[in-house]
Amino acid sequence: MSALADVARLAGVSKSTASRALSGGGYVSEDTREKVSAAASSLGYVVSSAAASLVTGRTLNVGVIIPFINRWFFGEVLEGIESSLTGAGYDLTLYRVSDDPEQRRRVFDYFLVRKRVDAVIAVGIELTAQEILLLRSLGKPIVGLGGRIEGIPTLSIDDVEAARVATAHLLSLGHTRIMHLGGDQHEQMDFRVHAQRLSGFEQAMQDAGRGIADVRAVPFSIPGGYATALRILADPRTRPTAIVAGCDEIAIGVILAARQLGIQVPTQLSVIGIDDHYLAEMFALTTLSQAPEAQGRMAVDLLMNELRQPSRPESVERITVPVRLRVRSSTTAPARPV
Amino acid sequence: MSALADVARLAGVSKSTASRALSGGGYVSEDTREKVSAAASSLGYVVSSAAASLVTGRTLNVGVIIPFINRWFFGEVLEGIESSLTGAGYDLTLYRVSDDPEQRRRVFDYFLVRKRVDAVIAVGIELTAQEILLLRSLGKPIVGLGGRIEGIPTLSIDDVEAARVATAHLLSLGHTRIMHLGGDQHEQMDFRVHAQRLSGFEQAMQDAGRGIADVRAVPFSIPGGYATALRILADPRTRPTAIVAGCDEIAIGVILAARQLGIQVPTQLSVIGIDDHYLAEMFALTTLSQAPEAQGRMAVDLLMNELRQPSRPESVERITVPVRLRVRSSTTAPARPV
DNA sequence: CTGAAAGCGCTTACAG
DNA sequence: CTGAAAGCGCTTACAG
Repeated sequence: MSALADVARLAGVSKSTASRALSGGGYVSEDTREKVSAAASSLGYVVSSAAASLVTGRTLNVGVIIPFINRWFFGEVLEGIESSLTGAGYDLTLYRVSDDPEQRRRVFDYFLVRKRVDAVIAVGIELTAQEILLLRSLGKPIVGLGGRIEGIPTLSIDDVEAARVATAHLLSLGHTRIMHLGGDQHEQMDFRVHAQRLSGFEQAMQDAGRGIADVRAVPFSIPGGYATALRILADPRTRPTAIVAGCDEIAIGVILAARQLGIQVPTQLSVIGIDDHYLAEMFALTTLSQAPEAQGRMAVDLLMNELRQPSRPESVERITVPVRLRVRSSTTAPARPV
Repeated sequence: MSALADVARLAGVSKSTASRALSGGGYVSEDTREKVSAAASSLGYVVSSAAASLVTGRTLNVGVIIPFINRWFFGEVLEGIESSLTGAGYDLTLYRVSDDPEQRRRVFDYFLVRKRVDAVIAVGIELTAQEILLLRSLGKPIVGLGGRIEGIPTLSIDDVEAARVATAHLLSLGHTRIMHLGGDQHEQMDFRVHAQRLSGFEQAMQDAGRGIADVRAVPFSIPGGYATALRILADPRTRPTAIVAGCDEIAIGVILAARQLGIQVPTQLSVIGIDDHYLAEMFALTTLSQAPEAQGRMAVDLLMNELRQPSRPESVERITVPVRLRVRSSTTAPARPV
């Protein structure tokens, strides 16, 4: 039995009127509206979203495609997205995609596409032209976060620039033996984040007329930075005066390794990261701050715009979120300037 | 225009047959099935989940209620839930609830309830009797994770027991000056996790005939453990020989504080945590391991059982997930035994 | 094995 | 401001 019909009967009005009273659209007298509301709440009525979606074509649900949940950046972004979406009256359906292409295809073909979402936010996922075509053919607005994607509105920091500024900071302090400890190029994330940050490092070094001797690839984590830094710092032949880490977690690993070896940060070793991870403060880490939760919220704003009025392909927004140099106490001039 | 109708027309069959061929139910000749499949994929057909749900009453979607996303335990659980749910052909819709009662009410009354989900998993959320009633009146199976909830199937570790074992471990090594550094009782999570772990500590101490002198409340995080441990360890009057931390993050904070002060772990200070956090290995932390990702997967299994056949209120499953003592190198006998 | 018909629970023009 | 009617896109008995 149609629940709306029950409400209508109890309120003594038609289903049409009950619907208008409850869901807002159209004229209803204040009196009627109140009667209907009372009936609805006394019956514990809740609209069937399936029935409503079927006729309106809207689900009030947004799909989020994301490669990780329990990593700092992604978790923060997700919190930002979630709170904004809830505020806007939307649900969030989560689709985790791995780098297994088969699983990824299934998410797109099978899950995402069942007309269950009004729009999609892709976080840290480089959509292929084909995937974009698919989503577009379904009329779903898409917003990307974490890197540029051709043809859709997109939001990200400039990873090259972030690493360039980090490196320039150390150069400006007078460091010459600067090493880059970044993510492994073979365990690349989408958007080649590791490669971009490395490239920013290289650019800054070249701009300063320096060769790029010292580049190491490590797992993108605290233990990853720690293990490699231990080896590098212990060996006087490889030990630099400053390290640009590919992310704060690596940087924190470096600091822990330095402490272990009794190497003073920053007097004997300067360390800079990228992220402004929640542990950066505690380790007094100088870093470039990107606020992922705010990015998540901005992505929702972008998406709401798209939902209101899809942007034309030729004028798609690409927002570069500025990163801010946040100086704490892990960087200083080298002990013996050149 | 009904998309299914297009497929049916192209395949030269009726909508009924097309539906049966595509969604599995009922007899269809192999021949017909193939024709329909071909037509569907050539048209890029995808079923409308709204239409299907409206008639079947099933959404193939599960709601997950969770208080945090970007905290270790919750992120891990979420990954476990997500992967299991995807494997079972379900979508995951995420509802974050804060401790703002108004926001929480909205999630229940407004979001969760729009007949959008087939079932609900509550992670680290102590549902009220009223909330359970609401979900049950909608015929939605519910499973709880992280603590016991009256009347619904539930999955959790025994927090009292975990802290008891941690404390007993230190006692068995001969420690007498044992301190508990646990979560603040005023920033309690649901299920009173902080209080339970404290209580396990107290029980173990009492069982050993010890008084409970030393109990401190700190923020449930690495910086929280660090800041307080720094003060406690620096002062010879308060410095214990061993610390039971309320969680691994606090324990790691303690270890960092000890290092800072030049206090050797474990020879001068033993530290034990609870969780087996991903950083525990790197800090050689002895801890009680609870595998939250596996817990997430188990919760989905429980839920799938409920979906198949709801358990009767009088025989509801309450699974206690065993924790395992994982000895690394942060605990040893005290320097000068009593 | 296949098809015609009813119906899931809503919203939305369209009249009035 | 209100109501009768059509229809959103499927699935499912029911006949055949």
